[in-house]
Amino acid sequence: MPSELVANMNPQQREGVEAVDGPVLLLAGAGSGKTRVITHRIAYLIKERGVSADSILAVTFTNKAAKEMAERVDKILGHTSLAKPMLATFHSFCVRVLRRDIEAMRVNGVGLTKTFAIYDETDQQAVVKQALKRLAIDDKALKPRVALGRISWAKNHMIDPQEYFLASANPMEEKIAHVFEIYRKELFKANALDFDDLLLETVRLLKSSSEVRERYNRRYRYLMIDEYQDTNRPQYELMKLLAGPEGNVCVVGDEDQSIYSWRGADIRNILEFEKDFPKVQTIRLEQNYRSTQVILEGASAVVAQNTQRKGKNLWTSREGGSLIGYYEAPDGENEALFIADRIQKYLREAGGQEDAPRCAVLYRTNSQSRLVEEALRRYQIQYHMVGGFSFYDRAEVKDIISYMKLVQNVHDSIALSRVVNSPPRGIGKTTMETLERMALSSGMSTWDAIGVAIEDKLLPQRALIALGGFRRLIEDARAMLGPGFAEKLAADVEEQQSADEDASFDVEELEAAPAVDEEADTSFDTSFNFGFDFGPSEEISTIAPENAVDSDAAHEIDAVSFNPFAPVVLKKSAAGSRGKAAAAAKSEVAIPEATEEKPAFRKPGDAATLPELIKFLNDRSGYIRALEDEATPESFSRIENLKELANAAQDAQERGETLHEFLDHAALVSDADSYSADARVTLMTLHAAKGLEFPLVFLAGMEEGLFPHSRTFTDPTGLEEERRLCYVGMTRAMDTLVMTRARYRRRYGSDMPEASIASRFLEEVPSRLVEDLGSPPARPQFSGSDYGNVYATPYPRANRFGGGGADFGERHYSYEDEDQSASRAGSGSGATNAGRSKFSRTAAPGQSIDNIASFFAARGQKIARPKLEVAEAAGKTGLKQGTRVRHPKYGEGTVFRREGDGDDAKITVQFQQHGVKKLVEKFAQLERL
DNA sequence: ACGATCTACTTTTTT
DNA sequence: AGTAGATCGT
Repeated sequence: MPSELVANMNPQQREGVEAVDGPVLLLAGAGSGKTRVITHRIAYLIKERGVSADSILAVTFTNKAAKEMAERVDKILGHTSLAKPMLATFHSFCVRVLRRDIEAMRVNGVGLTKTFAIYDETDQQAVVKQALKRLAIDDKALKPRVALGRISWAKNHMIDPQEYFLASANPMEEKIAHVFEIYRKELFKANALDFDDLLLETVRLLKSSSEVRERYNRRYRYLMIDEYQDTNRPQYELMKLLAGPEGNVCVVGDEDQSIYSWRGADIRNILEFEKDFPKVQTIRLEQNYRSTQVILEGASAVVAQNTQRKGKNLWTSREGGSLIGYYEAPDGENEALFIADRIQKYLREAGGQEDAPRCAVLYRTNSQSRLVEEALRRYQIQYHMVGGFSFYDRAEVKDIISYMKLVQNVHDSIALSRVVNSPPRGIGKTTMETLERMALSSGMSTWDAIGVAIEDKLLPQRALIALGGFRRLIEDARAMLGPGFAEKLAADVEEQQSADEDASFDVEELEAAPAVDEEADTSFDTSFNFGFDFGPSEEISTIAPENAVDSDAAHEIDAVSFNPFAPVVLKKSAAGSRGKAAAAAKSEVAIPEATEEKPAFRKPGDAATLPELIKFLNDRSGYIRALEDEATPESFSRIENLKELANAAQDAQERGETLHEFLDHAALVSDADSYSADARVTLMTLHAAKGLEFPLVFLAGMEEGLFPHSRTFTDPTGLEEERRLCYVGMTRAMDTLVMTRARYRRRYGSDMPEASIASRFLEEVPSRLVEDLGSPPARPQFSGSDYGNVYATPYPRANRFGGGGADFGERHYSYEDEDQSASRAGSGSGATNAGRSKFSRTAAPGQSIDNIASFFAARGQKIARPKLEVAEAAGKTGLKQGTRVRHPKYGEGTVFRREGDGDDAKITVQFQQHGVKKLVEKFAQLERL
């Protein structure tokens, strides 16, 4: 009896839902109902197969995908089931696993602990910079970004520093290998993992401990991997390990949507899958339910240009559809205004209709969002932006988060260096350099070095006092997380020195037993504490990482949230393993354990809550005070942001999140959650759009160098990936697709817009599918400014469509006026343009082929080639555009632009050696050549 | 030690 | 345009 779950499905989809035993490879084209299959498959397992929800694990690529999928499953199941399947990203799943089980890898007290920090890219950069400095490598010769990229590449290919060194073919590679080595050691010392490590360490864990692996295998019997084409090597291995002996694993992917090879994703994983799971059942979904035929054909035509492709036949029953719109704006501002205008019309027209109107503006790089944002604001259109700058990226938020990270894991040297002197507390560069040297030579963490410095009075007294204050701040915050301390702290913050000895639980005893042979751990000056020695090496995370992963051993392990540990590396502890046994022993300690439903407010005697911790850090660190004293609008807005952070913490507390989880969230989820499906207008990068669909989609910035991005020019593989990205973008559109381009675009903040060339992808769309949306004629225009003909046409073209004197200066071009586009090309002027791209405005209908040829001939030109003409008189000196000049300091160059007149005249000169300079003519001492 | 000021550089894409 | 780093002055 067919389940109602597959009632409205085609045979292939149905197969995908029902084939739950054994390995399945689901090749699902864009819009083929892939998500529907996955969600229904999960529901099917639960409802029809009686599988327990919590033995299902579905891994997605982004948090928003996971979230959306969870909601859909929940909906299908009618919100009935209590147990939920685990829906997570690879990374968040790994964090859960590691937070629970990473200590199974500890040997003789050495290894990472549950309180490990997660390093984001900024943190990674900081480590790399430090390494470069230590190796005395000029960070101009080897850019931190580059080094980091190589390190990440190596990790994604599971190459360690040794192997990297051995394989290195040149001195630079060898240097990178050294940086890599140091990088790894530093992270180890800091008890930290980067994003790549999260995957790698999980793989290592599951490989090294059969006990742990089997536990997870028993726990998760059914595994699903979405966006399989974007998995890299470690993710592949993880999949294999999790699939276990039963191999009930279903991977879902589409070769044409592989857009993450730069992150190590390897399409070969699909091939290997068939090899590693010989009994695999392959199912293809080739019917697209999303897009119109026009859109699908256009997208398919583009991606068909790729050679590295098996190819498939995706079809839709949605015949016809409106043509793909194209608009070629004079510049980026106008492009954005055009989009805003179209959106306004769309929202107005779709106003009374059944479905809520939704549309998206997609672009290649995040920096493109600004213009669109400005335009939308001008039109007073609400929008949501995904990605870009996250709340957690703001300096002040990062600072307080770093305080929290440090409280959680004092050995996090990056967090420490971030906050040690913010707000300024007199711990400057010199002091920190000394401490870092100490740390380096003795293998301590920076935190430990502070302890030693204080103990042995190794620094000037001023510095020692400042450091002591800082250390006390952190230790007090740590103490807050112990039971009963919060009250105490609140009661007598100023009387801390009077230490009472009746501390309510005996960490001492606990620490004594496995206690490492490490003087430093317990010999610090502890007078600032509540008579209670929290040695720097123990970890207190009061708030337990509950519910991470439930497994048979869950209770045994879950009971313990905190884990005293010896400073990770370089502690030659003879104390023996502090793995699970040690952890279990701790459970007797009065550490409050996280319960399922955590009350929003702390019960008396409990550890401090997250908001309390934040408040404490805000106040005691002097951070808020410093901002208040600054009393600038910016500083007040920063205070507001910190309040928002406190609110976020409050929410997290109410959800029952632990400190770990709160920080993990900040590290991993960033802003992916900010995407809400009911936003009417969404702005995001093409990458972020994967998996989503919208009735109306704009693809902005269709220009060579931008999209495809210039960095892919040299590499055919990269270009093909860009093309797939274009395919992904186009296939997001359900009903209407509009592609736009700016003839001139400002890069960076330059006052000089650069001429652009239409993206090659535009030409790859068959012109019969394309409609020009009224691109203004490209011709010299009078804009009323003294900028001259900024928009001068770079290419020869006939002006026959420019008639009527359309004044499309940005202030004058009226989007409101439908008739404004009366001069639009292509509006039935006879010629059908067969075989010719409509994307080039120079290829206007009826225009001579010569112009088209000359257009494409311009292809190879350097995009940034100065093409501006000088509109006004050349001035007394006769220095006009193109004039060769010599400057006493900068040497020879060419006049590039001239602004103003008389004594105020400014001249922009492109020098051969010194680049572009803007000079006041009167003083420039330019010699005419 | 620290702020102010100048400079050089930036932009892929994300967990 | 916006930032991070360097340099300088206090």
